[in-house]
Amino acid sequence: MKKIILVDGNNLIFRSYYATAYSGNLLKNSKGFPTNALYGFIGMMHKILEEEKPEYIAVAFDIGKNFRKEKYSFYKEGRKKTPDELHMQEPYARKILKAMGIPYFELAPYEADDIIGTFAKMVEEDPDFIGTIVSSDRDLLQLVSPQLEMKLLKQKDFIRYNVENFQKDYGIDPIKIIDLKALAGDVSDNIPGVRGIGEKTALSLLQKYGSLEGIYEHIDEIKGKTKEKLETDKENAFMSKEIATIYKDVPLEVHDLEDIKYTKENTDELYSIYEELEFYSYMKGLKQESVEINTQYKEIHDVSEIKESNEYAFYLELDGANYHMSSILGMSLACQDESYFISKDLIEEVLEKIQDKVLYTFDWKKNIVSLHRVGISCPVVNTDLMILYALIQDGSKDDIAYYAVPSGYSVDFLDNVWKKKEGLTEKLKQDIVLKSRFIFDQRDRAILDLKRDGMYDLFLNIEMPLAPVLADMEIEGVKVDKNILNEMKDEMKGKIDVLTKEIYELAGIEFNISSPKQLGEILFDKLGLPGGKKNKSGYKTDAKVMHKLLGIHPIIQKVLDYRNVTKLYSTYLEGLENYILDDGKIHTIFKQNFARTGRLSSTEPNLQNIPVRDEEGKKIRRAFLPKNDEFLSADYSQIELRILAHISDSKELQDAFINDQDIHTKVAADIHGIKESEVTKKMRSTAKAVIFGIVYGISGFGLGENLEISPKEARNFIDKYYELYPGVKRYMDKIVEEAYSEGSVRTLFNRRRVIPELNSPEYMVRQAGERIALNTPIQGTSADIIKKAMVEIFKKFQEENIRSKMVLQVHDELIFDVKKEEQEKVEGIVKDIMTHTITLKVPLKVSADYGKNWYDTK
DNA sequence: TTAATCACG
DNA sequence: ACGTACGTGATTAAC
Repeated sequence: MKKIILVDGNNLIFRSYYATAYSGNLLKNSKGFPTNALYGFIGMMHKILEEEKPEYIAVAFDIGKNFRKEKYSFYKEGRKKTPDELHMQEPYARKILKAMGIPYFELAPYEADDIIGTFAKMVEEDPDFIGTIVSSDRDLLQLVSPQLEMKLLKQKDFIRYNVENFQKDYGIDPIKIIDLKALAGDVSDNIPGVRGIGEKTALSLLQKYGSLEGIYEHIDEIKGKTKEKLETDKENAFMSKEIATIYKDVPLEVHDLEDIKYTKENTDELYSIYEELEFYSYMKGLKQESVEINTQYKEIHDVSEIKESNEYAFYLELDGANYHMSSILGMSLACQDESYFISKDLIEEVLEKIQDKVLYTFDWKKNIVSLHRVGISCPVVNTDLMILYALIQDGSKDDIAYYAVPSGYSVDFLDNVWKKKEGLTEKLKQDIVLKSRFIFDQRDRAILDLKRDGMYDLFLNIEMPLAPVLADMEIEGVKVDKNILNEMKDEMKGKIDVLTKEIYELAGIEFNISSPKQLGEILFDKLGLPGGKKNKSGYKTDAKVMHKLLGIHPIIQKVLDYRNVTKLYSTYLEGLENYILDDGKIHTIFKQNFARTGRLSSTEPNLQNIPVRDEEGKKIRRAFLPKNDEFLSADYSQIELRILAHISDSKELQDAFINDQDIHTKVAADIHGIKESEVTKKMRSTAKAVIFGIVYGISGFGLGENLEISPKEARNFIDKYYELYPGVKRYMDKIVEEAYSEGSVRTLFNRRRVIPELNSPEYMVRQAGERIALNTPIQGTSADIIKKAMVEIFKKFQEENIRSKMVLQVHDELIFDVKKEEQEKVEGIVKDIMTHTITLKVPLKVSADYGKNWYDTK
């Protein structure tokens, strides 16, 4: 007997894509090309070859026009179009199959099903063959026969259907799947069937009458509603049957099944494709000399059992995501030939032993903070693989599993581990060990990649030294007075109650004011207010829309007030209170390399978005208190514009900063051709909006919307600006061009951001890519500069034995908790370092303010 | 889980 | 003709 496998290629690649697409970050290679679907697809193909050991194989794809759709436009209607990120991967699936020695077929206007059907027919005609169809699509079950079975893929496993067990499960012959679809329809393909008849009814009818035709022949024997439904939708039923029937005579250029013999792979070709996709684990699978991952380990009972080495990788595992509140489960250590599991009580001794060696880890900052909580000091780490990968891999993950698993280190993802709450199981111990093994095994390759990417200096001089600085800030935390928050809470609660009543009164009905959907319906349907713009879920009710309605109905102001107050209440008053730990302080977590531009971000809680623009909200800052004597806030004045002046080499802008002019006033004066003294407030703020817009790559339309002027007027402002500052325009053109040719842009410190959007077939997405290209060097350089300043300030504080503390960073601002007696010295150091950490063609300016709480600081 | 909204630079 | 400003995080509603 000859064994043949027929694979539904589209089905497999879709499944692979969606299996991982929902989890957030798509797997991509370092060039930003998405690879997640291919990764899974290859895995599935391997599995099929291994489990089925076929001598003959064919993979079928859909391509181009579709004859069912041509005839019936509703067919597969309502399906979301294939995401670009999946679409881009499809050609590679073909290449890979070719290199694997697996023939594939696609032919418009036929679907993959029809191609499989055509091969199925060929199998039926040759008694020497038996075969298996692989897909998760139940439609294909109609092809099951004595010679052909089907492996119906499920979420985790599969069901193998042959004629016998199909009949057992369904009570009908496999071919009757067609009649089943004719009656019950198919939601995913948008096949109508008979309205009101589902699978249950359809099956029992088919069991009784054999086929769709049989049912209608005996229609008089059927009673009640079912009969009515069948009669009403008879036409639909027969049409659905036609659609559901797989076509078996696709004119493929294959006349003999011998043409689809499985041949040997072309290893070199496959290797180079895997290399491009950066599928290192699959590459290893190809080469016989591949290094096996060593999963052996020793659990040590005494430090002396650890082999002497110059380099070690260590990995620390916690029992939760927030390391300010989680406990240590254990540690692992790896060197050249050995791996060790280190129980909690031995960690301190082990770290002491290896403290002078070259050390590697993943998330050094996490290690410092969580070890500090149990009184252990974490040694200096040379290479943090988490930071390194975030720099070179376009998108960062704080769970090492995201990096380890694709390389063949099969560890569980931490979300799952924590959800299970099983503590330190054998499997987890093995995983912990495997993680430091992974770090050690990958270290050279990772550093090499980093160097090739030109980011080694950035890594060594800024990012690595910054990790312990951030750790120190997180450990220090900020004191927050619960009582002040509680007083404000009571006050706000009162306001919310009053506003709620007033809004119900004005609306004439009680509803959930916090629901944009309900609010929209009240405002635009019930109250009939004008200008109801729609979004996906109903009317838009955001602040911009509401402001336009302000004079029209008194309810608008109340709703705006309500929004304001509830935001303060839940996000800030209630929200922050939950994060005050036993020491009376809030300890945020700074994400060092999550933001694509290089900026920090702050989570649990976010202390980078505490209200300041709105006076009412700003009062929250009164609850933030120094543990020493006062806060010092040092912020860069217009750092992004100064960077723009520098990198665009715009002499006009540079002169303005060199002469310490008020840049917005100057631009306003230039645009209007008047003296600076004649510039009105409005002119200045318009100029400010124009300047900001330029940095973001705004359009005339967008600026117009923002300033509530016509797009044409806005366009004029922008043109005028370009005329006055030709250097800026030149920069914008140049950086976009460069971004297209390189596929990425860089900051002044060489931080690279890949911009896959520029390769998109969609105009809009490419436009967005261009704006990213414009903005990233500016925002990113600013981030680099303040990060560098932080490292230097921290170092200087240590050298000078300063006990005042750097506690927060808010993108262009640093906040210090200052001892009175150190005030002058601290201010001197901070301002000096911030202004001089880099020399640009324009000066950097820093302003400093003090306060007895955060509110008073400025 | 996603969308809408709003807080910050 | 089309859609329209960069980078974040938290909360709520609704599926």
